[in-house]
Amino acid sequence: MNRVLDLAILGLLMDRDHHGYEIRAQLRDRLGLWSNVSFGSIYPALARLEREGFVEAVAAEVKLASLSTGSLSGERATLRALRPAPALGRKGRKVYRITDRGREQFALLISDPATLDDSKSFSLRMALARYLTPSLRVGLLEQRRANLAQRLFEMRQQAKTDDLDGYARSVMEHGAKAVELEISWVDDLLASERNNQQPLAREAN
Amino acid sequence: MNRVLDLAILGLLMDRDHHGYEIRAQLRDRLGLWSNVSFGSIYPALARLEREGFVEAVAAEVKLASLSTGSLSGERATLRALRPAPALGRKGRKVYRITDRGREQFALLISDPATLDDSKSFSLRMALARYLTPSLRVGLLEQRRANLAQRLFEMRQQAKTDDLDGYARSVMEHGAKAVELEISWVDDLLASERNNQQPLAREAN
DNA sequence: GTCATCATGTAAGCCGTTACATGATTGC
DNA sequence: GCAATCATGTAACGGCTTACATGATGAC
Repeated sequence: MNRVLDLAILGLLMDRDHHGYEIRAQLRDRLGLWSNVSFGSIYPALARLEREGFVEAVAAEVKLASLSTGSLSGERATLRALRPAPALGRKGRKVYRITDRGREQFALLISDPATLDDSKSFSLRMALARYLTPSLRVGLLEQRRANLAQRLFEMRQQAKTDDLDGYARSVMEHGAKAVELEISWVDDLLASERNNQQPLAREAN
Repeated sequence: MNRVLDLAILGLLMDRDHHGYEIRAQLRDRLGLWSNVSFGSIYPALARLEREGFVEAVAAEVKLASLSTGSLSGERATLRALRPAPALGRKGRKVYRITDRGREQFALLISDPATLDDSKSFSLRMALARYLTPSLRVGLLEQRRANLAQRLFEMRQQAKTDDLDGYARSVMEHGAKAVELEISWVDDLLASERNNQQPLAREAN
């Protein structure tokens, strides 16, 4: 249940620790999906992932280096670090880290062939494609390509049947063009997988 | 509640009567949305629309002309017609017709400015745009255009920030291209609304 | 006479949102 | 001191899918 959000969250945590509030922005900015998943989805999902042992709450590191204002005194930071706060870091933050079992689960979810005809979950997998082996990547891309080719065929057929008025036909034709655009995207990715060593796998950190 | 499915169903019924089973295929083929809405959505929606007085069940015309096998005896047809079956036509079909109140409701729903940032509901409205006045059409298109321009800007910004790996960036860039494609579609529609009398409004029947 | 398709409906459950409730931190 | 934002969580509810249950019609 909730597999695609699980995949997205675990994918973010593969990179580094996050707290819940932050995850929402990262989902939008790094994984490109959905305009803002609500906290009403994120927090329960994190709680469930923790219960299942895929993530764990960790003590938040103070991360002085990331604060661009150099005027922050080390003293204040130290005071905060010494607060009683048990599992919550500085502020009320609850920082999560992916566990080994979580990494296994992530590998399962991302290579699970379910729901390939879904554009959202395909985009998500591609945004996380650096964690896939080259052969899994190519397999995923090829499946998606076949899927899109099929849909394009059906839409082209539909757009031809002329019991449609101009507006409805225009919608169909634009839909077909959008599918064509995605096919050419997939083809580009496939080409760069096949031709050479991947220029895409540059790591973020 | 359930406004977008209501709009789609009423939109189909604006054209002609339909029964539930048929509506699913029409949703896909004429309105271009969703790969097959499930019957578990359609039948309850029709029942609710009937309760609310927006549609009514009508006696299905027997449509003998459509039966290619001439061997059907009038006797059998008469027997069936005399069956207790109250609202069901030939076979178990329940054919629905839009009411006057339903037409009002349709006009309300399609011109309601809610949920314009949703691609699905915009496509649906465009597929039904022949039922809109020219000024409502233009208004809808302009709002959508502004919306898309904003999203494009945000995505372009995102794609530039270089803490993304190549795959994630590729996802972002493709997303931006898809938005661009939709913008040019909207622009085409706007141009054909403005320049001349609409060549798109050709009626289906 | 049997099988695929047409046809309608209900029940359970998933997944997500909105609204609510609470409080800390930071900037001014 | 006050407001905006950061931060976490719960409860209610909405809409859609899946699975189930049933039966008629048409083709062969």
